[in-house]
Amino acid sequence: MTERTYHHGNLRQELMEKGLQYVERYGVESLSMRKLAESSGVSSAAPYAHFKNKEDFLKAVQEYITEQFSEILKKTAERCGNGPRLLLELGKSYVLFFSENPTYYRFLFTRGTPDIRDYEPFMIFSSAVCTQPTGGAAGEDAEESRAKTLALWSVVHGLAQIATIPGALDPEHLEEEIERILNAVTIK
Amino acid sequence: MTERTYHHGNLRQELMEKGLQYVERYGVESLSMRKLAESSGVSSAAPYAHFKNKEDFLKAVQEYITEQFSEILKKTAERCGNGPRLLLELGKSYVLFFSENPTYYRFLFTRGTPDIRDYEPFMIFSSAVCTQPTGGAAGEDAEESRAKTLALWSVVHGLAQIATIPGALDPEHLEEEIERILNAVTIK
DNA sequence: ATTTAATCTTGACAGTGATAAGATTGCGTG
DNA sequence: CACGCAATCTTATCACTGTCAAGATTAAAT
Repeated sequence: MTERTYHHGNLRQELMEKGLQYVERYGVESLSMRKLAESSGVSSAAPYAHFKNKEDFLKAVQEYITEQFSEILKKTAERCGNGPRLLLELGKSYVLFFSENPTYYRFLFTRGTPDIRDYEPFMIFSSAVCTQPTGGAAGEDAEESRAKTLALWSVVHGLAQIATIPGALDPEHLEEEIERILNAVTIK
Repeated sequence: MTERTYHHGNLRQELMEKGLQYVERYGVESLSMRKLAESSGVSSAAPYAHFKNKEDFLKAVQEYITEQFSEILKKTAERCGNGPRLLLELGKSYVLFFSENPTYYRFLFTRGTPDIRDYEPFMIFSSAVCTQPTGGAAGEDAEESRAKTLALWSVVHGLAQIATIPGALDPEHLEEEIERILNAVTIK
């Protein structure tokens, strides 16, 4: 459409968007910097002015997706306040996100699992657990609440992976099924 | 060592073993058929007499690992019989396996999550859940027990992924911590 | 012993990530 | 406004990858 000048002007952004779309449609495996460059009408070496290497590029896209994902979780947390459905709804949002974008799951957690200790989505769960009156006495030590958080996140994240498998969960009654499964679990 | 003849004699097997070792040490990412061929003292095209393509080879190694993994789970199941610790011990075995071989996790679940509906490790969990008196009435419908199984597997599998992150779980008291976390979860 | 099929080598091809050297140009400083 | 710096892009190239076709070698079956 727009006749390009020598300088693209917006290459970094465009590469990331194209990369995102590519991952969504075809998965990371076959993504190549060269194809991406070409699809942006730019030479094969141009991307390396904006990204140190492919790994660096993928990390950037990864962070971009993670931000969107975090945004969704935050909104859910806000919507639920400290209500009794907070944890359940967080879990549902989590699982639904990856159920809708299965390739994202592979992309995010395949290339080196992020260290949950400073992984925002995990943080959100962590603080949600803390605000929850879980029935346990108020004086619960750090180890206990840590175990709870890890346990909760494990269920949700594991279920998200299942949701990634085509046909593993009934797409007709997805939300109900997720809710049923998550409700089958009680965190001490 | 042994001067080779024109025919290697055991190439398929050796490739798989070398591949396994490579994945264990360096991860799948940088594995190449050519390097593997060379390390077996064979030309770069030789492997294709035994495997249709790289994907086919990786699948074979994947299945090989999965078999070992299943074997461990089965032994655990046998050891526990229908005792009250069956589910807990199965979970521990599951998590410990990947805690000891973190690269295996990435390798197995990165390249397309296996369909749990015919995935042996999942089956083992599934039948373990069924033999367990979970407190619920005997007449529990299929949906319920399905939800339970999925929930249980989710926790365990999710936790296994966490165990994959270096330093996320305390390696000094690994078993205790796993047990504590799994015990924090009650499947309805 | 002769054929057949499995296995391996050689030599190629296209595609990949990456880098160095140089072309182009936007932008801030004088 | 002119100049020059630094960012950005191109061209050319490198080493490496998966894979295939054609032919060499040999084990196994007949």
